[in-house]
Amino acid sequence: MSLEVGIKDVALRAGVSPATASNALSGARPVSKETRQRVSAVAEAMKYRPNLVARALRRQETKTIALLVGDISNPYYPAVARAIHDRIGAHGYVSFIGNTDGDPEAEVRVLEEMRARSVDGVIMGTMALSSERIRSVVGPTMPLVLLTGEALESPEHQVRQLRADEVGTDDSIGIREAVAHLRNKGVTDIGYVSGPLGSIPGTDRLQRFRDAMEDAGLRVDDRWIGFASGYTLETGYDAAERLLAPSDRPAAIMCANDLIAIGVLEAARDRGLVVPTDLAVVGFDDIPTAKHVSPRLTTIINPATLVGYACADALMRRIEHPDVPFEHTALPTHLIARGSA
Amino acid sequence: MSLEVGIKDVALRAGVSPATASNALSGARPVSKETRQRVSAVAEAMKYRPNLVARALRRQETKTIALLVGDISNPYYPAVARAIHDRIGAHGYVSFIGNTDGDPEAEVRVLEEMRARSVDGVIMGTMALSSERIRSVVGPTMPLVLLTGEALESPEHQVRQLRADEVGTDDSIGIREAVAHLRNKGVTDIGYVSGPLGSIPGTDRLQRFRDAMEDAGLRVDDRWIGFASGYTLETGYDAAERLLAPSDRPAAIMCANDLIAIGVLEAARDRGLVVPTDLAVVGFDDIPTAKHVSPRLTTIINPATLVGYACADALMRRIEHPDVPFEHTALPTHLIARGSA
DNA sequence: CTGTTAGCGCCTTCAT
DNA sequence: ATGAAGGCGCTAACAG
Repeated sequence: MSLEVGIKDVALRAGVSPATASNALSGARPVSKETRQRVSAVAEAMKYRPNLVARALRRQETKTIALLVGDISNPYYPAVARAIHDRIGAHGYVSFIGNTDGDPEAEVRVLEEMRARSVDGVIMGTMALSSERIRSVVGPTMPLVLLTGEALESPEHQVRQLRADEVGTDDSIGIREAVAHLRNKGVTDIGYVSGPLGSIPGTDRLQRFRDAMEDAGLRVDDRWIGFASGYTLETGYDAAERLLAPSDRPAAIMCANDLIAIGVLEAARDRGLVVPTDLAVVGFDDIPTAKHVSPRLTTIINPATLVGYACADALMRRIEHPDVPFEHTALPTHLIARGSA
Repeated sequence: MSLEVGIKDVALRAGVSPATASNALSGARPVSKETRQRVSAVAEAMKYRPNLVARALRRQETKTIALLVGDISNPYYPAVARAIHDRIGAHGYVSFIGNTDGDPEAEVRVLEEMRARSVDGVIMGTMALSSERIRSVVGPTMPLVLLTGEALESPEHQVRQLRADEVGTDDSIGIREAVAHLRNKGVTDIGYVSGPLGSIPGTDRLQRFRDAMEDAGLRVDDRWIGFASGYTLETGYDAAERLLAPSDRPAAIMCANDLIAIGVLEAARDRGLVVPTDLAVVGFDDIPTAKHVSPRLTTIINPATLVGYACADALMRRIEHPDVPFEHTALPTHLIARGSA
């Protein structure tokens, strides 16, 4: 005598077989209008809710996806997560969130867990794992969207090898805008604080910076390149300390994300440097806090909500049409000038 | 010829029955050391991963919980979510996150969805629904932890009626500290910006404020009580505009959360008011941004990580021991004085 | 200690 | 248009 009402209970009370009850409710097969209405009424009256675990086992689809990010408490991600959540929710999906802290072993472990839970797809903001490795863990057919910090240039064949859709941002736009903005103000001694050396988004973004500098005819001084050991305010602070110590410090510092940039801001203040006069600072992401630090952070807008929607759309498309060509979406980034540069 | 290896495949290759293979791996029943080792070796070699959906159906437990909050992109929640995630992960659980936007209908809908997915427990930061209503939706036996913005005073019988564990914060501590802090500075004209009128955490916190004022021998002027229409910066800004317009505006404003407080800060700045001289502002939560606005926000620390751990611990306890008495945990809050008051 | 049987709740053949 | 039967993958319960 369980408290849950199952399809059998509904069928019994409606005087039909479980199969017919199922079909009446799902519309999978034609059912006489009369019985359909009766079954529906009974189901509603009994507050029948299909057991989604059983349905998942039978249908071999869980209506579940995994969202794997470095750290959900990093303020950039909640906006992405929220957008994904809303969009997939409209398709009847819910998501598991996994934090990996950028640790390769954790990434593998969480991926395996999600695979064991038979998620219908994975959206992964990888920090450490290569796409091949990810693919090898989730199996050859799992719908997979890579949330790359940076949309890699995509020769057709490479995307095909990944057998994954990619969503990212075209970081070079915003980074070039930032470099141009600084140069217009007459600052050419530009440094950069990247994320951890091994991390994928960090490395790519740094390369975009180098390219932008070169194209602008500016020299990048390697002593002015710093590596934060994480993507946090504290690690940004520490990295800035090293860059700002020498007497020939840079006149501007661009950063791999806003948290790092805010750390740089604090480090500058603690050294008695006035921003932006003594030191200009440019962030990346435009997290909500960016508007409220002092001076307000000049940064590069990373359209988190659009990124989330694009991820969700790509995954839904892949699940529904496994064989359409893999796509590679790059959302534009743009500089927003505020007080810090 | 599926690509997934199942327990049958392992059993076949190890030369035992599926049941024995299952027992060998789970240790549910004694198995000879020799066969156990052989089965383990085969399972590892074949990279066997049990199908958790099938296991869930059979065992009638999904190792899954639901975390329902108003809006995951509110910066207070990610820290809670992360703490819960980490703690339940150690027990083999993963979580579904649901956003409800404080909409009662959405709360019901999401709860029903989670119930249909057979989650083993629910942690809910309700905005609108009464505990009775929640209980009626999830059924009488679902382990349930209420993440109350405020720990209600708990006559034994009330908690028992809820048949839920509760985790909250003792807001009166921090609020009293804040009132005392302001009075020590000679400010007695203290206003308050609450959250939406109907919202449960907002209402409770406002009552704590009234109590603290009364106990401090201070009068609360109802014209100085504002209601933000949400828990966001923008709604806080709007509410502040109304409070600050009259010539006899308050000398200080306390707020239901930090986002609202930051909105108040901006409104004050836009009116040419200097904080804290012309207007003192006190927030609630101590979100990461609080340290970085200017002036730095004086606020009441809401120990998000501890709250998350407490929620997770309460839920794990309830799942493992359904009959232990219901508990009611109140974490202390404390004022942290920075620049804004 | 091990194997066989049965069934979690649902849905999709296949048969009528 | 409906019903009966079987099985998704796993593991309890029941033999042996």
